[in-house]
Amino acid sequence: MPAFSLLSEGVQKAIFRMGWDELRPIQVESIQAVSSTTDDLIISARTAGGKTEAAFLPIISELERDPKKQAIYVGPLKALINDQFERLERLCEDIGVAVHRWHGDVSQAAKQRFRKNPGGILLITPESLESNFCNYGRAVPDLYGGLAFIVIDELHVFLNDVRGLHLASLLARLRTATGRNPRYIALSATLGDPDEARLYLRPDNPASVRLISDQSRTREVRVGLRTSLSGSDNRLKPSEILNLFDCVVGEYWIRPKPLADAPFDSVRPPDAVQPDHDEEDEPEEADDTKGSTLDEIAHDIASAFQEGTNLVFGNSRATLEELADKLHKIGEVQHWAYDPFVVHHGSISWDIRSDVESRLKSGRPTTALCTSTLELGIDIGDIRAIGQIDPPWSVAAFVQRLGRSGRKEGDPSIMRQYVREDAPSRESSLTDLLFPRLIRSMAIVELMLAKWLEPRGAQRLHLSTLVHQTLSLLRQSGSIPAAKLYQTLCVVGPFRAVTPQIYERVLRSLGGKDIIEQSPNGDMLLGLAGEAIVSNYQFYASFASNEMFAVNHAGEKIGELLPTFVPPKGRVFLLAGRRWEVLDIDENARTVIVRPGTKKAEVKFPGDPGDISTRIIAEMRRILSDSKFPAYLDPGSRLILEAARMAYSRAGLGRCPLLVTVGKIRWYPWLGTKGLLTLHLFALHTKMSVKLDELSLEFETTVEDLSKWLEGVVQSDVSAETLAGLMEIKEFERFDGMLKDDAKKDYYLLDYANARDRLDIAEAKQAAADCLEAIPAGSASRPTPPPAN
DNA sequence: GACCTGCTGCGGGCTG
Repeated sequence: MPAFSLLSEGVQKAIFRMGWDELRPIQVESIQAVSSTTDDLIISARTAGGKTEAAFLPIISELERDPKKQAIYVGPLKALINDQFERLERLCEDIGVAVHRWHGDVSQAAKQRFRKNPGGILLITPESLESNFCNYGRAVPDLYGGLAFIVIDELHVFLNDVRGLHLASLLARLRTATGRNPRYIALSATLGDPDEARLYLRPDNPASVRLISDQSRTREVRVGLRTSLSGSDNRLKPSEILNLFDCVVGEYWIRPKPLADAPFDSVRPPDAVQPDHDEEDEPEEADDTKGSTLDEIAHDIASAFQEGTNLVFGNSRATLEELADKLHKIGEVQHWAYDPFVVHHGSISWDIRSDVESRLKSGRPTTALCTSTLELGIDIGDIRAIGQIDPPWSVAAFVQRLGRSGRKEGDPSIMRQYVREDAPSRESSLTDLLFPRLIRSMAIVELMLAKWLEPRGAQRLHLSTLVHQTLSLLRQSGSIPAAKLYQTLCVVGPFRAVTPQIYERVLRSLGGKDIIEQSPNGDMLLGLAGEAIVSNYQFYASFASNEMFAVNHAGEKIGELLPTFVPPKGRVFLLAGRRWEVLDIDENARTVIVRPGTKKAEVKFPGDPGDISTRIIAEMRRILSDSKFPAYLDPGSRLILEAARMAYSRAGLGRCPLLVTVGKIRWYPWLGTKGLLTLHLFALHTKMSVKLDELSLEFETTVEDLSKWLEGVVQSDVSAETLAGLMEIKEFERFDGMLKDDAKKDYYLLDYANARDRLDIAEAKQAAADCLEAIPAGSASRPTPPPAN
């Protein structure tokens, strides 16, 4: 049967009313799957590919035919919910299917309307769904009594995240509370391994989840990469880098290879986006920016992103604020009639951010310098090109960002990547000479082309989120036997990596802090401290947040600052792309009063440690041992890649991952964050002196002793918990503090969780075994230097 | 050498 005729009468009329000529292939497939099977669905298509309608056309049809049925839509952002709410309201206008939304900005009255008359479609955040369990726990079976469909938008956002496990737990509790088994329809733009998404939705029956993906549209991708070298006054020109190997020859036995001296701009590879660079047009800069790499990047961005609507992503808020400051200054010097550059990130007030979003939609030339705030699918119109400062942390982020451009049919996706590297000097380490940021940028592009994305950490324990859900379930049900808690959260729910023994320890830890207690009949209930935690409205989120100071100018909020970075009165800082002078600080109201400033400004925001996959590091190694030059490199980057490869091969890293110098050995195990940390902890455990950089470990020892140590690592039977016990920082997530006892120095649960979630013993041992194999038998502590050319 | 997300219920006072 044709898909259109499977839709209800009201939906068919709505499609005519909206003037849609035809259904897209994913919509046809989805309508047929929903109508004629009982499968769950994952609909994978790029942003603006018609995913929402693919899910909701058949759902609304079912709701129109059977008004007792209900659907909920869970979205990660309030803004996304508001977008979708308007689309669905228009669709349902004459059909008689109610559309509700529930999030923090929705009025009490609207929420009350849904509570009095539940039904139709409800659009909600995970946190608001949590608030339903906490505040209307007993009414949940009535509120969701007709639940037939659960739509999850931007599924990829939830897959590898604390918030995703929270959502999975809420949905399992919803099934338990209502006794219903609604169908899942998940929407996603960037999906790595579909099986992981299937497992997330239906851990007991992943095969029942059908994948519908949009194969029809392939898109041209244009990527260009340019590297800028830091080191203000005496920095080397790229063409001089190769001569540098003379300088370090004493330590590293690296000698220059004869190479035709290629000036920066002489070669333009075809099919790549080439950043234009006109040194002569550059205006004189004030002293505080002279020679900075970001300055060089700002000049390229000033010309390349002057026209159209664009996004430039950076890895930190501070970088983007500095970049905006430089761009505004360039605008002043060049007397621009119009400055298209604006800033958008999580420490800027909601008002200013929504102004930026409207400017992006307005069609006036606008380039937003942004963090991941503009990565998700909220509607900001057609984006011409994307910029990226420094390599992103993951392939997934790169793909998501690139996908924001070229939304119109036939437009290419365009990405200009700028990489900042340290110019080499006599103090450079071998790691510096491998130019790891450039190589990592390339690795990310190559993995994107190979269609690889980071897998989700499916085996993680997520004890912090388990604590959160335990408290919420106790709030919902009053008192409940411990076995029932375990059954609901860890057997039916998603915390399946948690054993009964570990859960018992979690409960004991909470009991020791009066967060929970046991009634005479053995049931668990909230203690005094627990009641206080759960009755605060800030309880609903599963993730932690920073306490911040508000920044106000003339009664309007500009944004937020870290309490530890509130500059004293009279000082100037950057926020929302402007300079602000501190007039007054109100400690009680946690507010900084400011006026526009002019002096040199400073900037700082909060941060967390990064995490890089071993697959990316492995790809970096492949690139270093390869001899091809991808077309997306600009001539300077080609030269730096050539230098990095020379350093790699002259150091003999292709044959043996060790670099031996007098009294020191540097080991490149080619592992990501987890593996490198594990090796570091092995060294701490055996009192082996070691220093770490982003790629290598440096030991002060001889080859003989290191070989013995590596053998010890390979054969070690030390437990991962013992190694995790040596971690200086043990708490990472919101409720981790409840899992330890400082007085008794009992950190077992945190060590147990960190051992599973943050270390990789097998990977570390394998790297040690591989290294042993690569060390030539009977080698001396100083290998023979390679012959000179 | 990081980034982002989210948030109640109730009572008092005011307006039409």
